[in-house]
Amino acid sequence: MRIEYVEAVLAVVELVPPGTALTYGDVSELLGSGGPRQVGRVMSHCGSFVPWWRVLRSSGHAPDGHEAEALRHYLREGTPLLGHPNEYVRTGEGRWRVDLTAARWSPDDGGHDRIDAIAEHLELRLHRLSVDDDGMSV
DNA sequence: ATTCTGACTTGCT
DNA sequence: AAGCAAGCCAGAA
Repeated sequence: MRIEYVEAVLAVVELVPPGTALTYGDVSELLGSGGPRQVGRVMSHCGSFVPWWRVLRSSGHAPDGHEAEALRHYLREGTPLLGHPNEYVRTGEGRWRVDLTAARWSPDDGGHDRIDAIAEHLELRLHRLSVDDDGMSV
């Protein structure tokens, strides 16, 4: 994963407000580059530097192995949840997920501008590199 | 070049 | 809700 891509993903995730969330696929679409798996890869390696719990699977489930920690954040931030988070907290057995129809972040004008800037910057940097590489495939 | 892998997604059972 | 198959994009070996 190019460092340019990592920085762009992290920059977008930092914009996601408390109590809201995006899917991996959302992030890749906002960036206009890569795909959900690429975003997931970035988060698995560098997610600890940003509010990683605000990036979810399309199902609304938190990333495997991080459910408990993510749930603490959701309860504190008032993120809309579905299922039985309370039971999960008490017994560790209840099934739950983030209510994406309610929690999904839609960028306001300001956020849109910043995201556009990030996406554009990323595109420029990636394009410059690809040009350097072109024609030299030995 | 080929194959395997993965904090993914969608569609179908 | 859960499991599976395919499609997907890149990095690693």
